[in-house]
Amino acid sequence: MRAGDRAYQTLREEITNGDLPAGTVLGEVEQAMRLGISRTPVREALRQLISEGLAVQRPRGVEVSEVSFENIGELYDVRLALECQAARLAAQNRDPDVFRALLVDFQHVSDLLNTRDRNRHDYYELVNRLDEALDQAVHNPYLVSAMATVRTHLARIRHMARSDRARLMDAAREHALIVQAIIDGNGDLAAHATHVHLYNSLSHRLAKAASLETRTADAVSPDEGDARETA
Amino acid sequence: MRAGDRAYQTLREEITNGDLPAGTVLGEVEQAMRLGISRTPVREALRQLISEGLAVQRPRGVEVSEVSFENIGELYDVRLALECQAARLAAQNRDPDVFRALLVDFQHVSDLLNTRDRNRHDYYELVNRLDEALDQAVHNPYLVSAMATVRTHLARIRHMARSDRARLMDAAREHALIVQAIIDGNGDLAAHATHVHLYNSLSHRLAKAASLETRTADAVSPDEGDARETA
DNA sequence: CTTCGAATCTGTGTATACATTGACGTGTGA
DNA sequence: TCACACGTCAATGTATACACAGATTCGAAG
Repeated sequence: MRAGDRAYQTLREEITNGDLPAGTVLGEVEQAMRLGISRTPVREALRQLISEGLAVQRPRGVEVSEVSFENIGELYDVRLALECQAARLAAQNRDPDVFRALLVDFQHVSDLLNTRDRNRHDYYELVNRLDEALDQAVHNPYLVSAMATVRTHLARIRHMARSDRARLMDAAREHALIVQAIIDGNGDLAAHATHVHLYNSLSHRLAKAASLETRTADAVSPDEGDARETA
Repeated sequence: MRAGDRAYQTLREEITNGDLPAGTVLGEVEQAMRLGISRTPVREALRQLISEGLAVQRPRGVEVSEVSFENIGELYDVRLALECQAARLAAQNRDPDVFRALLVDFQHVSDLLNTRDRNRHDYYELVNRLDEALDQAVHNPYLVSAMATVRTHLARIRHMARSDRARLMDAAREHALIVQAIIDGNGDLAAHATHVHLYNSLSHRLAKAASLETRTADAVSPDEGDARETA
C-alpha cells in the first residue's frame, strides 16, 4: 500500500478517536518523522483530511478542525435528510434476506447487552452492519459518500457523549422497526422510523451533553475506562 | 495564490465544462507541462479531484470520472433530500429582505428571457444567487458542503441536456414559489415546492435526454452554439 | 511466421533539496 | 526601560532527483 494512504488512514483514525484533539497542529515534518516517511505523502494525507473537513488550513499550517456540541445539531439535520432518503430507497431495492438477518440480530440485542457491559462494542458493530447493508441497498454512490462524510464527523463526537445501556436498548427497538419497514418495502415507514430514531438519538446526546457540563470537563463516563491523552 | 490551488481550479473547471471529457487520462507530467508547474502541485490537485469524485484512480494513473444519464437519477435523489432540508431550514433562519429581492427577480424572469435568448446565462446567474442565499440562510456548513458536491456533479451533465426557454419560464415560477414560502417562514411548503421543482426539472432533463438519443450523438442543441472539442 | 522473453521506457510514488514567507528573539538606540 | 529594526530560524510551497513497477517493443528461437 502507498505510504500516503497509510498516513491518511492513520491520521484519520487518530482524529476520529480523539487521540489528535481539535486544534492540534499537524506539522509536516513532525508527522513525517513520527510516521517514518517523508513530507510528500504526509502532505497528500493532510490535503485529503482538509477536503474531508477533518483538518483546516491555517495561515500557520494545518490543524485538526474543531467539532463541538453546536455541530451536533447541524450534523443531525444533514443526517436526517440523507438517512431518511436512504431508508426510503433501501425499502425499494433491498435484498430481503440481508435485512431479515439483521432484524433477528436487533431483536436479540437484549441478550447481547445483558451478558456483559463490554459488549456495547458488539452493538456498534451491528449498527455498522446495518449501515453497510443500507449502503449496498440504496444503489447510489453519491448518497453513500455523503452519508459516510456525516458519519465520520459524528464519530468524532460519539466518544464525547456515549450512550448508556438503556438508550441502546431503545435504539435497538428503533433500528428493528426501520429494518422491518425496509423488509416490507414500506418506504414511508422506513423514512419516518429513521426520523424517530434520529430524533431520539439526538435528544439523548444533547441531554447527556448537558448533564456532562455539570461535572468536571475531563471526567470520563463512569462505565467506560478508555485512557485518553487529552491535553 | 498557490500553484496547487490554481491547478485544482483549472482542472476542476475544465472537467465541469466538458473540455476534459470523461475517461481522459490526467498524466502528471503532461498536466505539469501544460500548466507550467512541476508535478508536485499537480499531484495535489489530482488528489483533490479524486476525493471530490471528479477523477478516479486507475491502476495506470488518474483519469476523469465517468458521468452518464444513469447518474442523473442518483444525483437527484441526493439533491432532493438535501435541498428540501435546506429549504426547510432556510424558511426558519432566512433574512426576509434577501429573499424578497430574489422574489422580484424571479417574477421578472419573463422580461429577462423575452428580450434575447442569450440571456439564459443571466437566468443561471439568478439561480446561483438563490443557491448562495440558501447557503447563507441554512447556517449549516455540512449541508452547504454536501449540496456543493451534488451541484458540481450535476453541472457536468447540465450541458448534455440544456433547458429550453419554456422550461426556464416554468422553473422560474417554481423557484418563485420556493422563495415565497421561505419568506413566509413556511418550511413545509418550501420543502414541498422544492420537491415539485426538482421532480419537474428531472423529468424535463430525462425527456430531453431521450429525445437527444434519437438524433446523432454529437449534435449540439439547436439554440446553443458552443464549440465543443469532444474527441 | 509465430511466440516467448528480455530490455527499455514511460509514468507513478517517494525522498530530498531549494526558495520563500512569516514569526520570534535579540540587540541597539532613544 | 521601551520601541524599533534586523537577523536568524522554522515551517510551508515548489522543484527535482531517485526508485520501482508495468507495459510495450524488439529480437531471437522454434
